[in-house]
Amino acid sequence: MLQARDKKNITIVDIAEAAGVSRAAVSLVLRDKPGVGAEARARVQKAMRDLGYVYNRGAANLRQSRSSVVGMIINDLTNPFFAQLAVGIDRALQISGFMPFMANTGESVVRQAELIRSMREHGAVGLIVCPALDTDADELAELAQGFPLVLAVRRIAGSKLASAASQNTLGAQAATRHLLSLGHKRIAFLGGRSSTVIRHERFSGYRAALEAQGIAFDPSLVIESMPTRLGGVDAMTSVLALSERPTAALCFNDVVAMGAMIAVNRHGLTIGKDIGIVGFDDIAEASLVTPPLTTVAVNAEVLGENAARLLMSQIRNGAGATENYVGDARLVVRGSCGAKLKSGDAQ
Amino acid sequence: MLQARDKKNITIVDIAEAAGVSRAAVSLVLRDKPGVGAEARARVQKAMRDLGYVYNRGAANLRQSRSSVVGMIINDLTNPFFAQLAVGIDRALQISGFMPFMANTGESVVRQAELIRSMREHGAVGLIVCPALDTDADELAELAQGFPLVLAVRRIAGSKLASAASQNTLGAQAATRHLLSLGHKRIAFLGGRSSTVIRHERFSGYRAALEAQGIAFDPSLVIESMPTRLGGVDAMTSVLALSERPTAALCFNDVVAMGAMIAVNRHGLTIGKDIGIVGFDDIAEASLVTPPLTTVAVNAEVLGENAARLLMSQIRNGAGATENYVGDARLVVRGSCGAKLKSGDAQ
DNA sequence: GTATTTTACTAGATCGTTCTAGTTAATGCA
DNA sequence: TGCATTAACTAGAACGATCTAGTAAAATAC
Repeated sequence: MLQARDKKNITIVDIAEAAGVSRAAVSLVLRDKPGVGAEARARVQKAMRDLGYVYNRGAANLRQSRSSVVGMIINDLTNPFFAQLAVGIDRALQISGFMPFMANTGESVVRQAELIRSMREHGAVGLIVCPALDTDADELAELAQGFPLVLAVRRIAGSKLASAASQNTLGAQAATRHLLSLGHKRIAFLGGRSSTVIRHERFSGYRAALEAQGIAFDPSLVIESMPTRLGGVDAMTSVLALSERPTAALCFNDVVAMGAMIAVNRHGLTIGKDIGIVGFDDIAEASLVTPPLTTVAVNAEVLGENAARLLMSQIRNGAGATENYVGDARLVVRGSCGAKLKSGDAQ
Repeated sequence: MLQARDKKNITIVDIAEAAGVSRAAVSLVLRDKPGVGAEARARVQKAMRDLGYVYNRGAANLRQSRSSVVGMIINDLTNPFFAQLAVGIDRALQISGFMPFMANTGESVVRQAELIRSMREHGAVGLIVCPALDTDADELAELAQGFPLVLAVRRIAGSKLASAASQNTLGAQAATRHLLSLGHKRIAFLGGRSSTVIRHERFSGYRAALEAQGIAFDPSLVIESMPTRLGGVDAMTSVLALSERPTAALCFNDVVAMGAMIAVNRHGLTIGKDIGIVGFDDIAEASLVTPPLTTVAVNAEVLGENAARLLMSQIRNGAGATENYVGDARLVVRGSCGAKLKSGDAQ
């Protein structure tokens, strides 16, 4: 539903008239450029205040064909990890003088396509995208055609776009090794969608760690789900129903892990004793739940900064080269894996 | 740092030329209007695809002086309550055909002013603002001058702007009454900034409930803080240091309550037994922490819808009338208040 | 077979800014 | 005094779309 702006807008022409100067002079005052005398400048500024003038950046951008707007398209802002990442990217871009605008896709590829188009149409000079699940590499490439765009967190199979992501394989490997070192043999891998690169990587790390110990992985312990709390509840519930249930679970991410914790509690088991749980991301809530969640920490702040850096390099040098950033992921041991119950050390 | 768009953009003129028609014809095709024959239409569409045409909505908006962009300016997206609210508003606006863009102020009034100005300059037709702490009513009124703007969640003292908020006083009153009914006499009020209307309201409810029971409130049990987890840790830590510490605490919001829980744990006390805790908002995490947080539920979804509704009415009818929406707030009893330990009922 | 309507299409003005290429008038310098 | 330089200022074109008011041809009506 398009909305008409009611009365006639006051423009630079009205200001010029009121101040008794030309449009060009007002434009110079607007942009703090020299070439206008002190008293003319003052008259212009007064007129702007008196008339309640609002600068039309659209018109300016049209003439200049340049803008400082960049877009951030986020898959799920209700996931604290992505919210934190978004804030990190926002800050990094802001510091470099850009004007970042955000939008949420809610994991809808259709909405995502709409948003990419819309942001381009509105003159954004670049885009950072945390792609929705099931994003198609070719469709995205088409939408991004010749335009600065950086993928954050989630890489896409077959995509040549620049990306900022984490050492998912190594992180998952370290987490799994940790569970193995605590004596666990039946370790589940819960949550995430197998069609995504990020889950593939984390799963690979899990599997590699198991196989390094000579443990063949059991497909019945590997459950797909949406990467949400609810998905975590479902995934954990289904492995707890197995005749031979796991003694530990590596979860796709922290939100899934929190869902898994709910399921364990509902099942009347004790987390860290009956079953060890490890997450991925280290969101702020991870240290708050009981027991505190052992997880693989991804620095959202740094990831955001690097996504911003990659984007700015593309904006400056053209959307050609595909650079990638891979941030490290390190294990943070808390209580949910059961380690603290055995060793009793504090952190 | 403004960035130039590299090569010459391809425009409607290029398409017109390639398809052998006039600019006007291309414009009609673009907007799916009649008046262009089937084969001419096809040629235009082919040319657009071949040349990788990107519609310049800024130019269109300039000519039409209308737009469907609305802005959402949020104080703190890392607070799950506001993230959820933002997503709710976003959905409501989208359904009505608007194109919502978000931005985060991080509680900075300076950034907030920048963002309001910038969104207006970029042609947004309206704004929903969750104002930053210490927002000045007059400054905001000046920025909003004659422009559709709705405050969400936080009202501002002395402001005549439209708002969508909750029954803060009643909610806090119910929560406090609940704690009193459990036998608590020394109930702290933790967190929030006393300069805000929202805290004033919640505090009033707390105080009213106490006084209704003939209990004079003890100022040493009322602690201000930032409305964040860290603020909650600090506030709770400071009341736990009192010689006569409280047996329960009503927290300004859930995030503060979670900080308070951390402080209680650190202090070696048991939540729900040694000290009852109640929050406000009912964020998704509230039911997840241990013990689950008793809190006053505010329906972020519904609040968002109503903020959107108020904004759309202003957009349609002009920014004149000040409508307000007050959503209800109802107590959700879980474990953190200690009720479940005594009664043992489930929910 | 003419009058009328409809369809397909277009040139030129327009939105609110900035840029280019000036014009004046004042100042600096020999 | 005269010439170059600078400062203050401006008219008109331009950015990329849409809108108005039109034309020419085809279809329909009577």
